[in-house]
Order: sequence, then C-alpha cells, then structure tokens
Amino acid sequence: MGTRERRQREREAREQLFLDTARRLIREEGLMTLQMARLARACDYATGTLYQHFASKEDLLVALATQRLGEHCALFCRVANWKASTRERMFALTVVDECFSRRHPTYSRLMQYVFTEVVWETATQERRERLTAELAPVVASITGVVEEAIARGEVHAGVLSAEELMLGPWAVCHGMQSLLQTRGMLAQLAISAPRRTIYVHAQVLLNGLNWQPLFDIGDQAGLDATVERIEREVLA
Amino acid sequence: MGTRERRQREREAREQLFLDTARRLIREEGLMTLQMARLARACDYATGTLYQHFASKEDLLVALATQRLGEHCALFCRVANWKASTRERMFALTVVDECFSRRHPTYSRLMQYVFTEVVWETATQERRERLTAELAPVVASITGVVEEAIARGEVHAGVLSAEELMLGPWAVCHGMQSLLQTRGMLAQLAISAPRRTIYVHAQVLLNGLNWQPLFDIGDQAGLDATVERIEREVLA
DNA sequence: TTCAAAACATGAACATGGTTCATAATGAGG
DNA sequence: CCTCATTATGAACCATGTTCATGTTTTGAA
Repeated sequence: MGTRERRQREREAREQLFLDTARRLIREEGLMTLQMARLARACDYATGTLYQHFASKEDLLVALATQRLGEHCALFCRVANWKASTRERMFALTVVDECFSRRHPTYSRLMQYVFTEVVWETATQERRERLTAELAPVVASITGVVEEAIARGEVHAGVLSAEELMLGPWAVCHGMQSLLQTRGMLAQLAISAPRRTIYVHAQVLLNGLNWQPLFDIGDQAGLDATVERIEREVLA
Repeated sequence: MGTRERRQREREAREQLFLDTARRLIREEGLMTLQMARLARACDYATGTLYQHFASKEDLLVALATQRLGEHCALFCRVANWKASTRERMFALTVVDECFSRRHPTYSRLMQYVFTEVVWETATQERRERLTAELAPVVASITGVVEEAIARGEVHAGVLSAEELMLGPWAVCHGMQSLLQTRGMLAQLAISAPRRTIYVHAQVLLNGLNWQPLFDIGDQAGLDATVERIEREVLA
C-alpha cells in the first residue's frame, strides 16, 4: 500500500510546481512584483496551501535560489573532474560561471537579493542551511584541484591555504560579474567587451599566482580557442 | 533679507537629521526593521514631513548610500593623487576600500541592498542619478592612474582599455569582500586571515598584469609594511 | 498692525500585500 | 456508510508604506 508514498510524491510535485511557476513569474514580471497570492492562484491553489510548503516569501526565494545553486555547483564539480590541466580547470570555472549566469539571467539577481540581510535573516534557518549545504561538495572539489596543483608544483601557495588561494579566482569572477550587472556601472565605464574582460583578468590572476603553464595574455586567438574548447567539452 | 536662505538651510538640516537618525536606527536595529513612521517619530516629525524629503523608503535608502559613497569616493580620489608609484596607488585602493568597509560595517550591506533590483528600480530616477554621479570623478581619477602607468611603461594594457584594466583590481577587491561578508560562506571555507588574503590577491593580480615594480608575493613583512604605510599616509 | 494667500506640518485614513486560521472538503480506515 | 484525521481554502487579519484633508505657520502687501 503506497498511499503514504503517493501523497509524498504529490506533495513534492506540487512544491516543484510552485517553484517553477515562481521562476516563470519572476522571469516575466520581475522579482519585485512577485506576490504570494498571485503565485498560488497561478498554480490553482489557495494562498494557505502555498504556506504549507514555504514558511514565508523569503523562504520561497531561498528555496528557489537553492535549486539553481544546485545546478550551478554541479557544473563546477564537472569542471573539477574534467580531464585537463589544473590551470585549465581553474580557468574553466570562470568560463562556466559566466555562461551559467548568461543562460539564467535572473539567477544572479535572485542570489544578490537572497544574500541581502533583509531576506537572509528572515528565512528559516533550515532553508539557509540547505542552501549553504550545496556549497560543501563544490568547495571540496575545487580545493582538490588546488591541492593537486600544489602537489604537482604547478602553483606555489606561499602563505595562503588552498582555500584562501581559490578565493582569488572566485572573487575575480564573482566581483566582475557583480560590477558589470550593477546598473549605472556599465554606463559609467566604457566596457566594450565584458566577457573578454572577465576572462582576461581571470587568466591574469592565475598568471600572477604563477600557475603553470602560464598563459600569454596578449594571445587573443588562444583565449578564444580555450573558451570555445571549454564550452564544447564541459558544457556540452 | 535671508529668509529664503534660512528656510533652505533649515530644510537641509532636517534632511540631514533624518539621514543621521536613519543611519543610527539601522546600526542599532538592522536594516529590515527600519520603519518610516518610527524614523519620523524618532526625529519628532510627522510621517508626512519625512515624505517631503524622500519620495519613498527606497529613496531614503539610496540617499543614505549616496552620502557614504561620497566619502568612499573621496578617499579613492585621495589615493589617486597620493605621491607614490602607480603600482602602490593601485594597491592602496584595495587597502583603503577594505579599511573603509571595516570602519563602516553597515555600509556594504546597505550598498548590497540598494543595488538590488527591488530597491534600485523603485527609487526615483533622480536619486539613482545622484548616486551614480558620485562615481564619475573617481572613475576618472583611477583611469588617470592607469593611463599614467601605461604611458610610463609600468604596465602593458594589451587588448584592454584603461577602464577594462582597472576593472580587475576593482573586481578582486569587491568580489573578495562580498564573498567574505556573505553569511555561511566564511563558515564553509577555512579562511584564517581574510584581510591578508584580500591584499595578497590584489598584489597577485597586479603582478599578473606585469605592473612594475613587481611585488614579491612571499614577502609577508613587506606586505605588512606597505599596508601600514598606506594607512599612515593616506588614511591619516 | 492686519489680513489674505501661500507654504508647510500633521497624523488619521488608506492601500497593499504578507500571513493566519476558522471552516469546509477530502479521503483513509473501520 | 460512517468517523475521524488530514489537508485545502480564502476571507479576515495585520503590519507598514503612502497619501491627503485639515489645521497651522509664515509671508508680504495693504
């Protein structure tokens, strides 16, 4: 008698429906106009039913972010296990991250909002933990790449731990995207090729770490080829 | 007869009172509990009076951010005009930024929130423009440093424009601070010395750009001395 | 000094939208 | 078919941002 299980499955399917619909509404009408009552109605459920799944609006947003973050982290893990040099893998993280953001335009805005004090502190502890839990495996994977590079002598960590070391590429990638997406910033600066700028600076940082084999920063064609190869082999 | 002027001055003083009190309330009780009615009451004014200064709550927040951003940019301009090598000045930007964030702990959280779609799009166009206007001089100053370095042959821009080039150090600094302040991130990673990590990566990036004179990344004492000197000479 | 008009301050009323909960509907087990 | 537990419902509730009719103050001319 699988009654219990069937109910459970139905419940999960409904939760997914709420999340998918919320995502659609956000995509179509923006984050700020998302309304709990309208979301429930759009799914043909009452408001109260929605609240059986999510303790608050903030909770829903964190859940939404967690789901996409899961996909995001899965991509990173794939990069970490990619058959390529440690240097290429480190760079591939940036490429993959940039492509993921481009494929999901509302994702980074949602993330930015979710990590805001106003949202984060209002969400349930459980939701917050479930989000941060997504990070653990990816941190482990990437730390693994860094440690492999250190062991092979392809990079010299110096005073930094493996985790402190990987924070650099992460910061370049995250910071650059954050700046470029901030309205009124791109207008201020004359950035003709934002993607290329991100990639170049990612390579610059790795060169600065003396991560072997060094990349010739002036080699535009080589950079394009590398990016193209990563997209082909990792994002297929 | 300076009646007109007196009224104007009183009006500005009141606006400042609102802003200062808002800042205090945010510092004491957090961003999310800030209430317009309570803020007005705390200043011994009616709610409506507050709305004669700020079109909405979001407007108030943008105004608040603009004010601090003004101080922040002034510091950056001071760095740009500091009597030191271009390399030292570029690095000093990171140091000054980090110190400023530390001195004003609620500032970066406010900024993060203000640049959120939900807040930014809700604020008046005028307020937004006034905020972005603060950036123009600082972008010009720093671009000037970059161009000076290029002219002196202390750095080779390659395919990047001066503005694209300066985006790198900016992104490292901003991205690193953003990551470190994101709750549940620091817990995940074992970062023992966040400040040092920021500084090292800033130097790494500049080395990667081949920005002369190169810095010995392993030289912990030299780094400390440089930071100490910047704090003394620029932040005095 | 007086007074009409303009400017301004007030805070109760309003509007919006997140959240709850009394009630109704459902369906499982007997 | 009945009973009871579980779940769905959506109108009512509540917190807060915003407005606006009203009262007050200031201004400048008579």
